[in-house]
Amino acid sequence: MKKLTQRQFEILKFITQFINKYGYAPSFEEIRLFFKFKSPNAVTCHLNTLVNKGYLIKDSTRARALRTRFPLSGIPIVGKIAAGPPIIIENFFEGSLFTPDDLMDVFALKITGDSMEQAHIYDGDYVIVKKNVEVRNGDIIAAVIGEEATIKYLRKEKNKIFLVPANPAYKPIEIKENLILGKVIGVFRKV
Amino acid sequence: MKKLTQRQFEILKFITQFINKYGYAPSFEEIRLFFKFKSPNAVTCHLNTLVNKGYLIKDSTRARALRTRFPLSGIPIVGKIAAGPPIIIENFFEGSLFTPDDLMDVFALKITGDSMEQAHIYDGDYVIVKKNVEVRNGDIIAAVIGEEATIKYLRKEKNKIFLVPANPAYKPIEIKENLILGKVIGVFRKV
DNA sequence: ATTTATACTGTATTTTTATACAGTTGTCAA
DNA sequence: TTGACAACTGTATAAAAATACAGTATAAAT
Repeated sequence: MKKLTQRQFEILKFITQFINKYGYAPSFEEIRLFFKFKSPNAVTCHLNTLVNKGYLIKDSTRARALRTRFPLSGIPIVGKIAAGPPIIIENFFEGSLFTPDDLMDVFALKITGDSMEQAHIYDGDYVIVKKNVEVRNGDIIAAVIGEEATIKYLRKEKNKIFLVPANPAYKPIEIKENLILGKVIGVFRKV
Repeated sequence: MKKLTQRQFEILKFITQFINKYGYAPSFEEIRLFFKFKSPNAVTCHLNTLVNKGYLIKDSTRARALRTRFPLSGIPIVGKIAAGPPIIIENFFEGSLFTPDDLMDVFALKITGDSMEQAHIYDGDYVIVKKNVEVRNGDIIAAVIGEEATIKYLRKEKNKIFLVPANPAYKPIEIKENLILGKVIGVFRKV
């Protein structure tokens, strides 16, 4: 990935923050006004270089069709941090939690009870469940029992499917395949 | 919240999926083409009702300035689930994990080590850190010690600031205020 | 029985937005 | 010392996109 100049970084930062604030990208004119450029071409050139250097994705002819390559809709994972304040985190980057792809067919369930404490899932935690993915033996899955959703380990045996709680005090429950909601792909806890 | 008709739900669904796919909202014309409306006013009317019912936010005169009130950039928290498949989750809804607001000034750090196990934060977990927020006594915070970032409890005493590990085997460390990165607002674990 | 809301057609117009092309100035590396 | 890149000014134009207003038909609510 090619490095950005100071100015290019400023432009990218403005776009990123704008998208973060409004949910859509700024128009050329809005960028121009913010930086007090006297020509719209100043914007065009900057955007072209940001696209060429791989920091922006731009869909031609469409209005406000800008996306940052590392959108804040995912949470940037910062591995290393440069010492000495002011700490610049934006430039270090090891990927994203929750990319748009991760968020396809996903929902969250709030956990009540202690049946998954052995798996470090506690009362009040949220489990993040992905629909329409293959579930395998040993996966933690969400399923419907009666009128409620529960989180259990999956055990497949021949033609039978069991839900196994992490807490050995509870017994496995047999269920039908169509009651599986999806695979648990993450746990989240508000601190 | 007012209920949506079947048709209105279809429109909202299209917009939501479009935003999810492209990162920006569809234009009126693109909505018109998808639903094969012969008049642009069909779109205008539908969007107005979606705005009036509180499902959409629309910034007037701007192009593609649509936001869904419950964007998929946040994960919908599903509390109750209607029994009997096919299970309709879209209509039940208790809020969102990670709204755009939550994601302002946020980054993630991957945890190494066991110093926060007592707080149920384990090796390999990600802590989600928010910058530019007030930190209080007892908060879990991220700070820089030497060249590394660490997660500890905060203890303020008169003019001194200490970082206290959850594990009592480790001792508190005194630091300066400007080395605080932010407040830990969540913990995430990939399953 | 009358109003209100839904779900559109049809046409016209304005505003916003992106793009195109011709230049200028300064910097930094080969 | 030349040539590529950066960072713009200036003007013009095409296109995309939103809006405005006048209607119609049908169903649901009061």
